Amino acid sequence: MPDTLRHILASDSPLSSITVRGWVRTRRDSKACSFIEITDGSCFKGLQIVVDASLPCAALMPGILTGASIEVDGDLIASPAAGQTWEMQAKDLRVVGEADATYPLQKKGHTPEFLRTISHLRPRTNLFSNVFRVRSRMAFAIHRFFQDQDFFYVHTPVITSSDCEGAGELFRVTTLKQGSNAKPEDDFFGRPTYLTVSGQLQGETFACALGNIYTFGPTFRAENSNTARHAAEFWMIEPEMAFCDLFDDMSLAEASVRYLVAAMIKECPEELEFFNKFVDKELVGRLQQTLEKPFERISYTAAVDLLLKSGRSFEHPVIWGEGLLTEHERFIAEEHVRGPVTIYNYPKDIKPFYMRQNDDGKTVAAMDLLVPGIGEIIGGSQREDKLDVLRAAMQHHGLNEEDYSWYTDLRRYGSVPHAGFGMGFERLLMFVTGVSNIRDVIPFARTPGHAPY
RNA sequence: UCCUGAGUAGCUCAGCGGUAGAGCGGGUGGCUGUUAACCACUAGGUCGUAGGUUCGAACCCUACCUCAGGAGCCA
Repeated sequence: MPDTLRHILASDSPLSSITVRGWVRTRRDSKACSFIEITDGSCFKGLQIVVDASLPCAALMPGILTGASIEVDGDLIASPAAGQTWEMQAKDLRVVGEADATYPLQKKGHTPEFLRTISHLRPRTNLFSNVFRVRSRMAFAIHRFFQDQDFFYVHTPVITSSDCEGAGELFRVTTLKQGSNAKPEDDFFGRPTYLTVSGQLQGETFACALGNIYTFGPTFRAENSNTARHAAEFWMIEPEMAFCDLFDDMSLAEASVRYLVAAMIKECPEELEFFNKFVDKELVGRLQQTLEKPFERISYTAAVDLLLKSGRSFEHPVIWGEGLLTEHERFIAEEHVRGPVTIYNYPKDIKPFYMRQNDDGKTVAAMDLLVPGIGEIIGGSQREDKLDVLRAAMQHHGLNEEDYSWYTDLRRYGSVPHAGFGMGFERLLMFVTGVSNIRDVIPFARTPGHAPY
């Protein structure tokens, strides 16, 4: 493996006779020499290469346009000019792959909308190389957070026959020909199957065996959602803990957000600086604030109360028993609390069947963690662990108990209080990068009418 | 899916009834240890698509398509 620019640029002394590879960002010609800046993706910074005009390889300059890939032999020396600590004095240079004038990425002035139309080339830009390096490091930090606390990573199925009621529209998985009259029994699995909308129900079975578990994988929703915060395919982290109530659940959710924000600050300083400068000037301040004070917790009923007493006239009325709308959540997170906030104990009629009923008979032990700018980043609950209450809830929601016998068995044999949540990985990335559209934190985003790669 | 706005050169945009423009990117020449380099010249466009109004449409009207912002749904 050749050495990366990340490693080379971190050198504390000059290096002689090294070879670097990368893609050309820009070239400037001077009388005595040419300057080529290359990046190799290993870090945000690039390396300036100085090619003396007297070298035989200087004849290659006209073919070295933005986007070309090159390989350079030379010495790493202290740069005599401002702008960079190190630069490379070239001895020899080879063009690995040319790029002609049709290369769409220029040195400046591209909108995220345009770059979305060239998703295969945008990782070569400053913005997107930073986003995707952060995506990788955050994914790793998530595993570390849970593994350090003895959680087990469980791979729940991508193809399921349960629809985790309430989690949204499903993508059908079938091998039947379109328009065929074949029955579901004739299909590949002998029954209707779908892409998973949540691994929670299966995750519960493993929590009720291994104790603390988490899933981290792709999730699919066939909702016709057209917003900056929704995608048809996204990644979700779903921890599930046995012998755990809603308040333990909220504590873990808050701790995970704080851990991941801290990881961003510590492990991605160059990327963070870039985002703060070019994407969202309040990003660093907001992340630091997240670490400074404990997250607030407000019950749903108290939230409705404070909205009613806020004196604010909302477009949609605030009514106990109905869901909090975006404008309500934004008011609470961005104006009232001015920071992350957890809202808990929601009315039972607006929540799925599996959530634990509270003693008041009106609410369930559900919680949403809201962050400024994004809204809901985590949604979770304590699960109903009493068999009779769960069966009644399933009946109330019109579910066929036979289909969920494996799920109710968890309450039949050694039932325990347990709880968990789902964290939207892309929403977390939006929060820590300041990037405002979910399509820009996913390598190849899938949204309604859009899956071109 | 609903509401609002926008589609003009490879990219970012100006032009808003009377012969299609600029900056960047490309080419050519010049200058320079340059830093989104600079200066000059140059090539590049059925103005999203289809109809309509008008002597005349990039511009006004209608439909459709695409994108963006907001809403619903949620992670």
